[in-house]
Amino acid sequence: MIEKEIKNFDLRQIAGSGQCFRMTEIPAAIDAESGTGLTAKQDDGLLSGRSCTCSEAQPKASAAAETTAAYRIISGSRMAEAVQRGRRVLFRCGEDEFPYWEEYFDLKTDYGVYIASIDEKDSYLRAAAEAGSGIRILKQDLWEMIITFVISQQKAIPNIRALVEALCRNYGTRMEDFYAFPAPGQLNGATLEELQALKLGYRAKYIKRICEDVCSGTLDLELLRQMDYTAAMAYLKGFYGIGEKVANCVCLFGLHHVEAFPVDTWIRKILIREYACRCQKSTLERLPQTRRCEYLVRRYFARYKGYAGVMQQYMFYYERMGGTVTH
DNA sequence: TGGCAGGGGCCTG
DNA sequence: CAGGCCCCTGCC
Repeated sequence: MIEKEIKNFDLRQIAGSGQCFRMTEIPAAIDAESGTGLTAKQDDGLLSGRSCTCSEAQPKASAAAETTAAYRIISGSRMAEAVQRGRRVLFRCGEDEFPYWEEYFDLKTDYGVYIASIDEKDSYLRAAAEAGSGIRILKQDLWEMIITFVISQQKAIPNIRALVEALCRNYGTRMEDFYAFPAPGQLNGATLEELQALKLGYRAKYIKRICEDVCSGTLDLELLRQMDYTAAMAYLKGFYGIGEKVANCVCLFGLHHVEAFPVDTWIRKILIREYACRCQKSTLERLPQTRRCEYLVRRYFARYKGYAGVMQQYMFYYERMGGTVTH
């Protein structure tokens, strides 16, 4: 049980940012009697009342209107619950496990610095960052990200969540009250026919092959972990079913290469709508269709050297929220 | 009720 | 580059 006061952190925004698929809202209630006001409904006696060590940190006047959000997060074979009210976040996990979640949520990074660096003239990006100012680039389980983003191609987010959950239920280790993401050896126990039966469609053969490659050592996760962004991209793209977009997602969400900038259908739409008009039409039209977005990313996001992926997430979230600021 | 478009793409020719 | 791909969902 760890409580922290964190700037630029919003569980709801993170859950809706489309980078993790096993983060689900759980019931939460405001406990007016507790010093922090942070508690969750399923009270096992650990959470209520005695978690507060900061008695002077009373809620500000505005905090009274702040809602409490509670989420369960599963990553690999770990699970934690987090409850947030305003800037206060309670992590419900063993103290020995907190360092994992601290890394997972990238808590040591100041995202305010990223936001402050946004081009003043780029009003679109500023609005997107304001709308998603609580988003974090998560450092998730590498193997889980590879499989999850192979699944993600040509699928909607609710569908991806359901498929990942099905893999866990069928091939993952059953933990106390959730299923771990299946290890490579476990998932490799699935036949192609079984995977197809889960409605993975043409992705089934990609997953099958990747499982085999990891189990045989052809795809070496430890080696991949040591590579820089450029090397990791080239390596990942060499495997069956992993293209430019999926490789970028694995780099961004599994390897924490924050410079990765995945371009999917949403980002492509944004780039064309918001950025294509900023440069000369003839310049863009001279490029082949497939290279245009690449050019726009280089031209307008190179200034965020080393962390363009953060901007990508702000835009993705903003677009999916319908371009409206939600506080 | 059915047809069609599109989904956080990738592979093949 | 253009098709094809698995199959589901949202929309008309």
